[in-house]
Amino acid sequence: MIAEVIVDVSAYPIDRPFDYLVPASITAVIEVGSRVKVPFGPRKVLGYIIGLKEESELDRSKLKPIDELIDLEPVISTELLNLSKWLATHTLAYEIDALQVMLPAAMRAKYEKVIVVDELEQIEDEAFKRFLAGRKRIPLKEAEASGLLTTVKDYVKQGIITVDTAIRQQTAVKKVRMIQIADKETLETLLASIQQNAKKQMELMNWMIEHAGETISAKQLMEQSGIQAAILKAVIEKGAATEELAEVYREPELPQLKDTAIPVRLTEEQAVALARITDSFDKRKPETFLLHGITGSGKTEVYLRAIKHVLDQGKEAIVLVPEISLTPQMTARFKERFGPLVAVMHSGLSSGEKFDEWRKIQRGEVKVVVGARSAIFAPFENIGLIILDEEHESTYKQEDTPRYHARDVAIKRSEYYNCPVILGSATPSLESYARASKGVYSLLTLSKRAKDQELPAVTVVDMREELRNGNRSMFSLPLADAVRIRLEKGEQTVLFLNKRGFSSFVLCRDCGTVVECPNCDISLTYHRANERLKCHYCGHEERVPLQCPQCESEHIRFFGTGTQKAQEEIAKLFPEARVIRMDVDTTRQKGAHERLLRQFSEGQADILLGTQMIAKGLDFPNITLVGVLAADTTLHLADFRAAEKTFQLMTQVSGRAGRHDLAGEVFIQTYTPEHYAIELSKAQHYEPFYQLEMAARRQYGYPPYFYVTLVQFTHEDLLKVADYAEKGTRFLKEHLSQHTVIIGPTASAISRVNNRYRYQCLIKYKKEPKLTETLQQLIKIYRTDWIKSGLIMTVDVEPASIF
DNA sequence: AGCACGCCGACT
DNA sequence: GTCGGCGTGCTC
Repeated sequence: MIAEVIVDVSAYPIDRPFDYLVPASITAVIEVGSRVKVPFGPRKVLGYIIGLKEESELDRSKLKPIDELIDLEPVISTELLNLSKWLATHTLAYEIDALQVMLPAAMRAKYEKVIVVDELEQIEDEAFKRFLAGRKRIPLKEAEASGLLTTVKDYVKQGIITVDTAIRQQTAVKKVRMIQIADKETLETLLASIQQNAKKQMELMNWMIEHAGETISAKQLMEQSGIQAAILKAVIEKGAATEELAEVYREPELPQLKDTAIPVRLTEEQAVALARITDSFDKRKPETFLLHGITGSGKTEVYLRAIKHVLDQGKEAIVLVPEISLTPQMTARFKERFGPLVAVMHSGLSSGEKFDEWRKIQRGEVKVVVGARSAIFAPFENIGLIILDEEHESTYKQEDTPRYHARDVAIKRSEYYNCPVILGSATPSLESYARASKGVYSLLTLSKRAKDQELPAVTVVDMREELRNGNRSMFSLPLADAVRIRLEKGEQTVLFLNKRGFSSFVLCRDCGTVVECPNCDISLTYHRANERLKCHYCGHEERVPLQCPQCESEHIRFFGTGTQKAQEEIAKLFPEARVIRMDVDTTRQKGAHERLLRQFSEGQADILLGTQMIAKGLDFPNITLVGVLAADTTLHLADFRAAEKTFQLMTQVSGRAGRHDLAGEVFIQTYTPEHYAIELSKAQHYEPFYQLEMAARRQYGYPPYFYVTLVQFTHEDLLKVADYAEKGTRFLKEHLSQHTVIIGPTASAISRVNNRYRYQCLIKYKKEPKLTETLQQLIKIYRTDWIKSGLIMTVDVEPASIF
């Protein structure tokens, strides 16, 4: 038998199957989708079996045998295998990358070189003998650390030892010591025979008698009995208990949140939406629904009931949320409703925890997965429903290879399983809404809030006016007053600061110089905590200068408003207010996010101040005021989605206020109050916004009227990058059809990152059958030729942004 | 991507 | 003479 294997090497000439002989010993168990260890050139690598056959085009003598079968059961189903193939073609990625992205990181191979000593007797070098200490397989690293590399080399040359590659899985199954306590009689006999001075052992025995016959983990036993490990060991040796290692799942800690009551009745709109979805499911149609529901309209309840329906029919469901750790409340609701049938996958889990959740899915122990983007590859084999909540979120697009969009993968999988997909959002992406308008997706609308609450009253504050009136702080008078009222009433406020482009930077007030990163064309961000300037793109760090590097003036100081600055202003304006700040700095620690949110939900603070991360999912009854400190920062990004992003953000943020009994109020501070994205977000007027934005997109030829693909070139040398960008663009122009618009080459919006200059070329097309083929040709030229000069070229089909 | 092979300069 | 620099080419 011969196996076709995709090997774990991301390189252009390797991106195809290689044939291997299947040793007779494993022919009975080998399956497509299992991983193997194979010799590849002079080393060993991990590979995925994508096919089995009897004959190879190559001569059998050229084939090497598989070294080892790693999985007895396939880790990739045939459905996912085909999907990976599609993914690789569609996103122009290597097949190996498309395969790896489907598995938890813990299953990716880690390679380690190992010294193998066959005949210990042949070793004469004394120092090396001592180092080996009788061992036959030792990591090469250890020899290196002991300075024995030359000795190893000599022995390898003499053929006495060899160097092999060991493939190590990052995390394996977690095991726990389980103690089975003996029966009462045995224990009592033992107790009688124990030495009188072994007080502790007697104590433990007595405890065990009370728990005779039970099985308990060693850790729990020690906690409950208050006995040390050494004592336990002694007692086990005497025969009072037996122990064995048992597989366990790491139980990720779930935040304790207040129970959200299950509403007895659905609103009419909810009921209609649910019926449409379950009907589609019953008819086994791969139908994609766009569930457009304003904030607070109860989309989640529709999801939950649709899932219930699917589970009752013995099928499985995948639920994607933008970044699950951001919405602990959402997770909690799923756990409440479906209990142990739910697996949770999010970035806050350790790689071991993710692996465990993955295994639960694969073994069919759970029926629902709630997770971030990569959960779309959950190894279910009987999917009945796929949900993307907040479908407009750009986090569904992976930023590095394979650059896939979870929405596309979801639809692809639904076609295989003949099941519905729900795309849910209060502010759908223009692409999705346009498709729904054209009937490609089925539109479901929830236009009323579930509990019949009013939408919050939104006030747009013109900050130019404030400035004219002499208010130079970041709080307008109306917002400051509103905060003060909340403090008096004991209600809570959420203050939102648009992070991007709004961090503090250092500016010379004499010559206007802004301190920039020496490696990137971007201003450095001021960090108060350690009085340093940092680059968010390359990580460069330096001290805050005391003099302007340009004019040597001493009037150089930080400017602008990060969350730290905002916190200081709050402290000045409202000294009595208790503030929780949530940004990258305060949430870096594991679990910090949940902790801060819990504190806020328990009323331990009056004001929650944060960035992007607080825009979603927050749902606390006592929040009656939301303030957006500067709405226009996302508006001026050099991206065709800038207005859409702003509208979405404003709507999401406003939706945080007054979701329960108390009425909500929202203040949006801006320097461009007349912009339609801001104006229309006030009353969540999605439809008019959609119309206006579509007109703009049509005029400039952007999605959804055109598809966009971005080709980016980076190089240390400005002249070279311009040159290659020109060559690449010319190639595309020559090979793509006449109707396709090619813009560029142009310098990217951030023209230098990490000392590399960036150029790009934008391809806009309605229908371009030759696109994939042409891009593949371009990539081939790049891989075989241009790459040698130090150029890096990337292709992003339908990018999330075009910086 | 790694890794070996191979062909040139620098140093014991 | 040998060590080691990295250009070139291959991996079933």
